[in-house]
Amino acid sequence: MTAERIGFASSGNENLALGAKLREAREYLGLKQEQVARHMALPRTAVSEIENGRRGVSAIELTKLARLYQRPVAWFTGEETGAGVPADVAFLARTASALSDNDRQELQRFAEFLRTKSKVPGDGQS
Amino acid sequence: MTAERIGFASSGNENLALGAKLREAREYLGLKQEQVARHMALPRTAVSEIENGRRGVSAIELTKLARLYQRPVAWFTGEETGAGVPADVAFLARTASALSDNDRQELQRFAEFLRTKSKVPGDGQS
DNA sequence: TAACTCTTGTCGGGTATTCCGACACATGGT
DNA sequence: ACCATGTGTCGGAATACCCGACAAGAGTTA
Repeated sequence: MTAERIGFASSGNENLALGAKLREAREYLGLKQEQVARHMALPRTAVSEIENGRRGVSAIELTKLARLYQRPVAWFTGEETGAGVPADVAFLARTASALSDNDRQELQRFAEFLRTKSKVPGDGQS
Repeated sequence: MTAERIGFASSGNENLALGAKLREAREYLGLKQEQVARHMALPRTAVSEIENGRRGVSAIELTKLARLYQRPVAWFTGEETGAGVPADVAFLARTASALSDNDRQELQRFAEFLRTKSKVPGDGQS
């Protein structure tokens, strides 16, 4: 026993969540693990293990990854922003602010569509 | 050679800056390294080494420390916030928002005083 | 189906970083 | 001088990470 320091310790769960978000951000940009690995000067397998929650991520690594993925660090840590707004909402707001009026309207309609849909019980998922 | 993974790697410098900020935040609250260590379930010496830049900090550790120190993670990473405002400015804004109107006015006057002073030729640098 | 490509997941041995107690160095108070 | 408190540092043991090699899964082509 006593087999954990950074990879599993009190964080067991949290590394999984962090890895999932890192993967989501990477795939959103269409990047391969290998590209990220080169950018970070890391072995390719490390990226894989990170995204699967089997390897910890240092604060500095996370900062660099956040820059690469063009998201605030808070989006990955899940913390709340200054105003008490969840980080992901703040990030959405920033993204939306860069859109044209038309695109923003469309985004709004889609958001409302999702809201409506979530209220309906049945429906097949994915 | 090649003696680095998380503690010194490409970050050599950055861990020093991060450690300094962590120390500043801790001392601002008047906490002892031992208290932080207990809160983090870490050896007391680890906190010392972190603050001196001789030990890396995991992303999850930083998240917990940020909560403990009551500051946004971005304040430690030095990244920019959603609006493009430096994190420390955002933090100042959040702090100021908790002040009374009078105190905020005074803070504002002091800020303007500092700005004016920096414009004057004589005077010390930065 | 077989064979090839591309991307990602996993294993094993070697190595670096961290853990953890013990001790040293301040500083402050009696 | 003697404690007490808070922090820095050393040394060996524990372990997380590096890194190449190989396997699994999905697409493609014939």
